[in-house]
Amino acid sequence: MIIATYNINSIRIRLDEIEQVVKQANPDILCLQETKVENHLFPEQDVRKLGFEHIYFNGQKSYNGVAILSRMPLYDVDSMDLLGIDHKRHIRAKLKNGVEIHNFYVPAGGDIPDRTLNEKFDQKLRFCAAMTAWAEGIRKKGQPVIMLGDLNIAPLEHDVWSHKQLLTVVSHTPVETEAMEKFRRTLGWIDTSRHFVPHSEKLYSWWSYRNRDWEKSNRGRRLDHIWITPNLLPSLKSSLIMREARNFASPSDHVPVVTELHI
DNA sequence: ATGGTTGGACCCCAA
Repeated sequence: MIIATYNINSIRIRLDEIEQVVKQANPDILCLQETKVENHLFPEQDVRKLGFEHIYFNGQKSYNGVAILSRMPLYDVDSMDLLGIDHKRHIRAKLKNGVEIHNFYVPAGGDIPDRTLNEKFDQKLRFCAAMTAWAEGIRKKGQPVIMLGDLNIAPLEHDVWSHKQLLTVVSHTPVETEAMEKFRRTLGWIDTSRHFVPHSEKLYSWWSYRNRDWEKSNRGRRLDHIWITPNLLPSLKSSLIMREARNFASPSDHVPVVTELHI
């Protein structure tokens, strides 16, 4: 089974790019973030034409929004409101074999990395704490889970173009990377991208729009992740980051992360 | 040190 995550920054203007991803990576399940559309306006028929018969979405107007597109039937579709402020940042579904898929869009957190000065940064840290509490429940049940999405945190030194320069930049501050590591340790999540790439090697999934030449400057960050519970490790076959998607005609600032599991 | 771009809504906000 091939599963992918892709922050598309508006689904309605990114349908051609999604089609390209489907042709190139052939995912059985494609999880999206930042769909930026209310449920009644979701382009369900267009997505169906790409080969996904099972389509679930949790959206709102203008901001946020997540979706799961699947070739195979899914069960127990639901969502969590981790902040209690009705942001559409999570959707989950279960495969026939019982494996749960959780698709998250973690708050970006604004510009100032201080929770007392910046409400959005406080929301980001509260969201991470809620994810950690959720993971504790998963650990107790021993449930196999694929957790993926735009986590908006680049956890490792070489997940950013300059560790030193980004230590004070939201997405790579110590308070964020420590919160993420606490979440990871809660049940020993396996970071599938890093499983196949040494920690000493630069690896990104996002490049800002605010660069003349993203490829030349290469000031990237790894914000998009596919993590699995340890009980799924024997089924992990490969993982890749679709860097070429950043050169699409009308690209998202994120590119897809794709993982293959024999389940 | 600063500003750079994109998307969606509205005449600005979030990323």
